[in-house]
Amino acid sequence: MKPSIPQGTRDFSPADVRRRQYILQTIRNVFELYGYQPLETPSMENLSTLMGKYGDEGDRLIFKILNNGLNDPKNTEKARTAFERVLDGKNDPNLTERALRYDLTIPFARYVVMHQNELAFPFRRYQMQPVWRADRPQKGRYREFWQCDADVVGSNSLVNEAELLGIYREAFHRLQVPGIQVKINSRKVLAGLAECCGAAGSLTDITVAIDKLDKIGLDGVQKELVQRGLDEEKIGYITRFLSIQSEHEARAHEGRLDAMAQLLAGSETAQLGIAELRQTLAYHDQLSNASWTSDIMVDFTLARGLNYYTGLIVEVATSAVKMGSIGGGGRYDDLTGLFGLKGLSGVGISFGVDRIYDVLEELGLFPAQLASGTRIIFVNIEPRATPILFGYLNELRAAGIAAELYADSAKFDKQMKYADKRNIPFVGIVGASELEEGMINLKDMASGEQRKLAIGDLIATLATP
RNA sequence: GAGGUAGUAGCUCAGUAGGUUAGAGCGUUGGAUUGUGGUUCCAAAGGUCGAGGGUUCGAGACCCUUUUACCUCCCCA
Repeated sequence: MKPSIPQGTRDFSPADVRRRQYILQTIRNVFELYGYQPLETPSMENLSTLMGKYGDEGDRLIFKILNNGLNDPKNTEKARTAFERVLDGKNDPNLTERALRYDLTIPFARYVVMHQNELAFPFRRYQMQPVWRADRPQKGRYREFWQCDADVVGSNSLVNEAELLGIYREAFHRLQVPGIQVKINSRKVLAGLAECCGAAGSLTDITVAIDKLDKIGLDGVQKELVQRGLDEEKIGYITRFLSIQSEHEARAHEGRLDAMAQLLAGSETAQLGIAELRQTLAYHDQLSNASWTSDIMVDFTLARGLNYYTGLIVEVATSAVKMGSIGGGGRYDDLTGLFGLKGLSGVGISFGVDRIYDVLEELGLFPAQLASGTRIIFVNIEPRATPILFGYLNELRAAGIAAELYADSAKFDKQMKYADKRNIPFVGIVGASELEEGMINLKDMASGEQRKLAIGDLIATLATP
């Protein structure tokens, strides 16, 4: 049979894994530097934990796991009735009671509620694990992909927002991605807009439509708003709201914030949101590093689909590559309320690892030394040298230098080809003559140069890359 | 969930209006070269043309079904 893997999943070959680990490690280091702690949760959750948390569309995309033991005679009757319910589009614990993790935020909320007595609040955690969605795969979208989140719960301070923006800028600075734009907005401003134009109940419709602005343009947004049942007057107001964006320079936060404060003067919520944006930016200015080249900007057209956000929302993109957002997040009040722990506010961000990979690849930003781990391979051409080579391997490895021996005594030519294909920078040759001299013939594969060294000198040479 | 495009050697693909025995490049293996890779030359192996059915004297090609991949919409990272 022809082997295959499930739709929307991928193998990661050695070079891919190294590159992905480089991204993950860079982000992890930054998370740790900002005082976030690692957390891991199970691949599967109880289905009841996940259902109803991501909207109807989300529920449909959750991968469900079939219960075991359905063929046991004492279960078959229950399973049959349960199956009837499933055919009606419902779930039934007699058929499925577990599901694969859909994101990292809900498991995090569940964890916080379960462990509330052990945790020191505010609790800052980061989490890097795969998630699964039964979506139809397409460009840059997979059924199994990694998320990389940092959240803090139990603090209302905007210091957290300012620091999370700093994490974004620090991480992309370290990854050397050019043209990074960190865009921020406040859900309170959007809620104020809905309020002021007299459509407070249509906040979700408005945000979903606005969110598509850069994709479908102003005309498209207006059409979408009509479809979603808003009248001309309201759409006119929303259009004025959107125009504030284009009428003020990208980096001129003040002018933009002032204009918006004026337009939404009638909404207390909006005024609060604008004040929060100002405060967040003020904090951020104080803690930001002068070497960061990324831009941070207020973008009132930023909406983000997830409707549990209640305060700041943020999205990251790069102007250097044509690609959607490579990170996003925001503040959500009362996330843990769903699991019975009220009054805890959280704010978090997420890195889109797969898209960041594509960006780094397209711009050639992966460090060259990620290619191979092994620094030196010994060819196997003289059987009597084997005991000596084992000794050399021990010494090299003790010195922290990755070394290996070609295990089979194949033709020299074949062994060289192997070293070349593996991209191993050095080959150690010990044949009859070197064995007698107690030396190693060290070949630099890049230059083709060769010289004879004793093991001590060889270690010294390879220790400094 | 809706739509579009495609499936030929390990990989990337060619295969003209249906017509003998389905090709190329790369890769693999062997040899030139039993102590030298990345360059060169020679040779070989490798295919139920995704699967099933149909039209035809004859199908890789045309039709239907099915499956898989890619792309777009919805939604999202």
